[in-house]
Amino acid sequence: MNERAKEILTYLQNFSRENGYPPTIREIGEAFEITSTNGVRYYLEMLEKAGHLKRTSKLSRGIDILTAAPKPLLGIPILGRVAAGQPILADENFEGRLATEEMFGDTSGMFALKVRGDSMIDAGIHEGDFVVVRQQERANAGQIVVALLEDEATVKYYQPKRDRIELVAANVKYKPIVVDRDTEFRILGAVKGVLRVI
Amino acid sequence: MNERAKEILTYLQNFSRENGYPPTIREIGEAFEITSTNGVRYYLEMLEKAGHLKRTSKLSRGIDILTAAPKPLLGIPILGRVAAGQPILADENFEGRLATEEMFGDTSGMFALKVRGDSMIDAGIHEGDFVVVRQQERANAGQIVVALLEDEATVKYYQPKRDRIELVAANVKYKPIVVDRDTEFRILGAVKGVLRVI
DNA sequence: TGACCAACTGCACGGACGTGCAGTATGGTT
DNA sequence: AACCATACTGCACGTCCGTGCAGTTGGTCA
Repeated sequence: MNERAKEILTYLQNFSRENGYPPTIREIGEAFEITSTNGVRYYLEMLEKAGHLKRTSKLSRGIDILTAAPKPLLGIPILGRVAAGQPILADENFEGRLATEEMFGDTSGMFALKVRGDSMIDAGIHEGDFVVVRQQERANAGQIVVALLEDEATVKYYQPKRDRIELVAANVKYKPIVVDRDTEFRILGAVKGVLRVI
Repeated sequence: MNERAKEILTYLQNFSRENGYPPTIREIGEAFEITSTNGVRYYLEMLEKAGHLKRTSKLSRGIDILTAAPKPLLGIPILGRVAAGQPILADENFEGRLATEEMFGDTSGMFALKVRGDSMIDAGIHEGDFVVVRQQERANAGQIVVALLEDEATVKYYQPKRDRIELVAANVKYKPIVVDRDTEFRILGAVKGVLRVI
C-alpha cells in the first residue's frame, strides 16, 4: 500500500466523519483529481485487499471503513518500567490504560460516593475520596461495604456475627457500630475501588 | 413528530452505525414496508424539519443524522444524597460522573504508575495503588511528585532546600532521601490522583 | 530497446436513487 | 354529509453511480 492510498484512506475517514456518509467513487476522484472512476477503483481495491475497507458491490457509497481513524484513546496510560535515558511516554512502557471501564469492567450497576469523615483512614480511604461501589444486597465478611443506617450511608468493614452485624471502622478512634435485628439496615453495595483527586 | 418518525430515526441511527453509511429512501421503505418512496420522504421531511437530519438534495444516501443515538455514558455516576425509601440510582441523586477525563481534565501528558512499597502509606497511597501523574519538570514544595533517582521512579513529597532536595516519605519507617547536586535526579511529574482497585 | 508494471484515462452500459406530480384510503372534525 | 389532514400509493423522469473493458502514459529494469 503506497502513500497515495493512505491519503485516500484518510480522506475517506474525514469525509465520513464530517458528512455522516462515505463519498462516491466520483467524489473521491474529484478530491484527488483522478478523472476516471477506474483510477479511484484501483485504489479502493488496494485498500480493500489491505483490509481497510469493506465494499458492498453495486451499492452507492457502499464503502465501510473498517480502520477507523485512531480515536483519542480514553483514559490515562499506565506505565510499567520507567528508566532514564528514554522518553517516559514511549510505547514500550505502556501496560494498559486507566479508565473506569477497564479497571472496573462492566460499570452498570456501579456508582461512586464522596467519602465524609476519617473513619476508614487506615484502609487508605480519606475524606473527600470517591469510593467506587458495586451495587449488591449481600456481602462477605471483611469486605468494605456501603451500608444505609437510619437514612445515612456509611462506609465500613462488614462483619456479620451470630445475632448481629458489626460495622467496623478502619480508625482506632471509632468503635464498631453494632447493628441488631431491630435496626433498619441495608447494604447498598461493596466497595470496589477508591479514587482521589489531589 | 410522531411515533413512527421516531422509529425511523432510530432505524437511521442503527443503520448508519452498523454499515458506515445511511440507507437510501428505498431501503428505508423496505424496512418499514412503505412501498412508495414518497411515503418515506414524507417522514424524512418531518425529521428534517424537527432538526434531527440534514439532507443534501439529489445526493444518494445524503442523510446526515444530527441527533446521534444517546451514547452509553462513560464513567461511573457519582451520587450525592443517598436516603432510604427511594432507588439509589435515581437521576436526582447524580452529581457527576467518575471518569478519568472528567476528574483530571485534559489527560494528555498524564500517565499512571503502579505503586511499589509502603513509603507513602500515611498519605493514603498503598502498595498496588495507581498514582495519576501530570508530566512536569518542576514542582512546588510539599507536592507529591514522581522522581527518577538513579534509574528508579519513586513517589515522595518534594521538599527543596537551599543546597539540596529532600524526598520525604509519608511513613515514619523511612528517612528522607537527600539529593545533593551531584546525584542524577529528575522530576517526572506531580501526583494528581490515586486510584485503587479492590 | 523492449518488456513490464503502476497508475491511471475514456467511454458506454444499466441499474440505483432522488424528485415531482397526481391520486387515494382512513379517520376525525364540523 | 362535506371537509380536511395524515399517511401514504403509483409512476415516470433524469441523473447519479458502480461496473466492465479497452487503451494510454511514464518510469524502471534488463
